[in-house]
Amino acid sequence: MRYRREDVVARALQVLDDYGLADLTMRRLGTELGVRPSALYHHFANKQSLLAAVADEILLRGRHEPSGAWDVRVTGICTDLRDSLLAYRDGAEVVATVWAFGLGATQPHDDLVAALNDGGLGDLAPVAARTLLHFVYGHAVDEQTHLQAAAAGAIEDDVRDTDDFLTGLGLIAAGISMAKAVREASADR
Amino acid sequence: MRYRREDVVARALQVLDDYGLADLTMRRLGTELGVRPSALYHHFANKQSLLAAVADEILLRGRHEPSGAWDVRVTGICTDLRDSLLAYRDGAEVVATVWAFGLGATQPHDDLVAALNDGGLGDLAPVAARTLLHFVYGHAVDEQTHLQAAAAGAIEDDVRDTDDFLTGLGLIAAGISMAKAVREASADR
DNA sequence: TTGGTCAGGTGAACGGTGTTCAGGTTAAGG
DNA sequence: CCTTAACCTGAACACCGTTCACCTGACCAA
Repeated sequence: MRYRREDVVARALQVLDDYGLADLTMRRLGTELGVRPSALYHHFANKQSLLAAVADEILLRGRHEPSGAWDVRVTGICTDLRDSLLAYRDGAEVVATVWAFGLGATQPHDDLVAALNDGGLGDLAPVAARTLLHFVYGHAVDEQTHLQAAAAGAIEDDVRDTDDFLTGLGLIAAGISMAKAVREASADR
Repeated sequence: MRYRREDVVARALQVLDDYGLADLTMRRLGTELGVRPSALYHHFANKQSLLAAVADEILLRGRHEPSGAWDVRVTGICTDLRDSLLAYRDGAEVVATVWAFGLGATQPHDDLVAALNDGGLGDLAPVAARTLLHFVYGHAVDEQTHLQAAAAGAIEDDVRDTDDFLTGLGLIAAGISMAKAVREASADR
């Protein structure tokens, strides 16, 4: 029973979804694989690297190739990202942390910057992308935390949270559209 | 040398600022006070409660009473909040975590909701407030993380970060103004 | 002055964590 | 077949938050 890197990541993702981030420990993962914890360090330099790989896997599995006009693409990337984060237990926290520490999970940011550049946002694109990401990650972490705190509650997806997400996203999208308009107005003087 | 709750909080804040959140451990704090770690559990039920008190103290020390028109008050609350978070090492992460887990740090949220209500945002106020908070916390955590990663760098406050913060904040503020306009237009039919 | 109360502190332990390292084992390729 | 390298073991290290029975000293009422 010898494992490769991707086997470990897949199993880690399963442990995460079944038992949560707090119980995704090197010992636990090792036990789950029938292996001593020290064996895991032949595949990953440390636990953070493992989590980075898990985060990238979460994003990869939920990814849709962005398409359409720049603005619908922006909101599409954000809603797809939210869906990816909520697809696994504690997924939002894992991905948000990995991204914040600069260890991975760069795909959503890259996609957003590309879409915003196509939208002609210019040097405003990076700031807008980060603003959107802060919202999506913050909201998803919030939602997942409260959803897990009240584990005895809604059956599927709380409609109120989805509603709030879309409202907040619309707020930022409106701000971006406005900034684009201002930018273009000052361009042709 | 007997301590009261507030003495422990003050010392914890100092340890946080001097050594960072990772080194703010019950053992470390105990040593710093010349006391066994178990003694701290006479003041706080657990470490999370301690951190909640620390978060509230950070916010209290940096707090300015909001004043002015509703929109300048909103941006004022956000910039003041950012200053508070950046005033102590890892302050952003501490406050953001405490707020996310619902253990405290409610003042900024309450202030924002009040200001937005005065602005006539109606039932949109809570969503707008949370959107703003997600941005401020996300940005501050990012900034503090990168600032600490490159500990050998800028002397004071990186102007670029402040600029990006104000730009992002302006983006959301513009979106809120637009939503308010739409709301009022649909009100007088 | 005396005696009781109780907040605050001690000391030791429990069960857990990530991580390191010298050495063993096994599958694959020349 | 034999070597090489990837994979894994077993044991330890230095921490972590938390619990609990017990001790201590300041304060206040009698």
